[in-house]
Amino acid sequence: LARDPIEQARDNWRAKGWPEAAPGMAVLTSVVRVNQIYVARVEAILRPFGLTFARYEALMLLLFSRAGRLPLGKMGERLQVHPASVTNAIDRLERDGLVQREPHPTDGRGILALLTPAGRKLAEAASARLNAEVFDDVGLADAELSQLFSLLKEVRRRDGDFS
Amino acid sequence: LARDPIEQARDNWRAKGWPEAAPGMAVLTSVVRVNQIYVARVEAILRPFGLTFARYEALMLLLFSRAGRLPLGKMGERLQVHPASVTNAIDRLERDGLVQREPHPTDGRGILALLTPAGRKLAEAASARLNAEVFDDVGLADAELSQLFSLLKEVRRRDGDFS
DNA sequence: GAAGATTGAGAGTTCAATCTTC
DNA sequence: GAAGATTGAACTCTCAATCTTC
Repeated sequence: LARDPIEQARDNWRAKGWPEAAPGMAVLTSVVRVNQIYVARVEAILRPFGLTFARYEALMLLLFSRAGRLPLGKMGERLQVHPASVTNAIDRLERDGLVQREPHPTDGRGILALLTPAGRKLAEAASARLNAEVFDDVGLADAELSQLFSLLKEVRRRDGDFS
Repeated sequence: LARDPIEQARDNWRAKGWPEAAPGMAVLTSVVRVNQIYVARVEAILRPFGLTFARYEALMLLLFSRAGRLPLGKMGERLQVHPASVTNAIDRLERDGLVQREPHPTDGRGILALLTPAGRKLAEAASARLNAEVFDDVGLADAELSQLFSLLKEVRRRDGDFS
């Protein structure tokens, strides 16, 4: 627990003769590590609710949608995950009575996921806990938070996620 | 692909009556999304080498260690993963002839992982490709890179990873 | 033929339990 | 009794193949 392991890796990169790639390596590794930290915090809070991060995200997507229902394909697109992952997540949420499947009204191929009252209730309760225990303090002051958000947004924009 | 989905979520959070938690939620979600983007890029490059990100990280840890060998426990600690994950990764690397297990010289319980010449060669080759295809351009200018690194470092420091 | 969803296989992670050695 | 490593079970993700409907 002495020096920053990522700065150590960055020095190793330079010593190895890869100085141009060193800053990018250090940033990418940092993102991976901070993601690990954040996800661990979130999942620790969600575990007592019987939820994983992926399933929580699915619930919130439904909570914020008009009428509390969305096509499964749309959900996979928004969450950037494989269709099979959506099927799996909805399977589990349906088994737990938090979501219900419905036929798509106009497209016979499609399936809608519909939030049940229990699902809505759990989504709100889990969010309240997450807000208090995690989101209220992610480890930075307000000014730094907005800076960090802007930098990450630029990376996302260049990846073509929105814009 | 119109507006930023995370900014939309942040607005939803505020409308829901959780304005203090909105910025933290947006930053955490951004980190998760950028991690997803970066990991996908890295794994696409590593696939032809027969490596995953986790196994690549293990190889690099050995490459930068004195004598190219480390106790398995130490590796799990540095990579912040479960002991079972280390066992699994080393199993696969050993099966592929990239690493070899050795008894710990002084502690009969311990096992060392030792980089083979093939492992060293593959680690260098994969790194060269990663440098050229990913690390050289992670989607930000130099000044922004160093800013982003500092902000993420603060989060890691507060988590007690080093310092 | 293409799109939406599901299925089964393969890989990776975590957890609890176990075994050996300190 | 505690620490290092391994094993098997449970879960999740991705991929390829399949089925139905457009």
